[in-house]
Amino acid sequence: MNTPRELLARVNLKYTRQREIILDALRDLKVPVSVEQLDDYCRSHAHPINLSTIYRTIDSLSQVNLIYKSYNSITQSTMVELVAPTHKHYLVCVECHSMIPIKMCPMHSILDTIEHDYEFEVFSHQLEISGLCAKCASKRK
Amino acid sequence: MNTPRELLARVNLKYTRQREIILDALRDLKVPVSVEQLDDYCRSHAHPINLSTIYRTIDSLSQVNLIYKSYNSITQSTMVELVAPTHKHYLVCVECHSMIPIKMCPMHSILDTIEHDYEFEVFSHQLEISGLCAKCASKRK
DNA sequence: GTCGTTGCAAATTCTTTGCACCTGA
DNA sequence: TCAGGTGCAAAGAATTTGCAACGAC
Repeated sequence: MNTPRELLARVNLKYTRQREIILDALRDLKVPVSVEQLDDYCRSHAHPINLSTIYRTIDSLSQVNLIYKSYNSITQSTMVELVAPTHKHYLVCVECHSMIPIKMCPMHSILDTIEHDYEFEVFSHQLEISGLCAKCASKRK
Repeated sequence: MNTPRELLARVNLKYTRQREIILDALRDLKVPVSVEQLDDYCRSHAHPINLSTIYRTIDSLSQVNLIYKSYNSITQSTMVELVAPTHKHYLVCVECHSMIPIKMCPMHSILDTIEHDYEFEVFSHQLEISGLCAKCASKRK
């Protein structure tokens, strides 16, 4: 279990209360959240942080790979999450927008072919799977 | 070969000069383009279209599935392309931002598992593979 | 003490909207 | 004819920036 202090020190970023709050928030929330949700969370926990600071913090933390930015095409918003030790993808429900983590990743099955056939050096990938979660599917009936 | 007129008629959308121009542009450009690139293209071909109209056209054409919207996380911009008869994904170069279409799709290999294990009804998916294209890799040397 | 970080307000960028006019069917 | 489409200008939302004050090391 790493404290925000330790994490920040490890990547040579100064410790600040704001960065700690944001890291704690993301650890709490567990799933990817929008900037708005992050802002709301801080407010509702009596630790309001200026929006510019939130954006700047997201920038610096993602540059040093402590957090990960993605884009949710259903809600059309930028999402942020703590970088986890294990590679993850999500199922996104088009109805309730919940993001369900899955462990599997289909990439490795085509990685070699890509690097080979297209002479393309793969750095990373983003996968978003949209559909209907079980809960919302049952509500529809 | 379908003319814009035919395409629009098929989906019950009125033919207009602007819609035709945009469909032609996307057919010409072949790869996904940003709204800005689309706008530039129209301008430079002596067919400037008001930006609101471009946005509105993108909306209506994507609703009827004539075009496809996606998000490029490298350039952080919304991309638009003509819907193709064959399912496609792209390799995105982090350096020159070129988008290289690939034919393969790794999804089918995990689709069953997802629908089964997660009780999730998959509608669609987005995959973006970032890295370095051969051209940019050689320039780096 | 220094340099990076923050808050605030203003600027910028991207996208949407209201409305009068226009145009395709 | 007339419902739907367009241009324009203005509004909105999301994000970035300049700058003075502040805080970590």
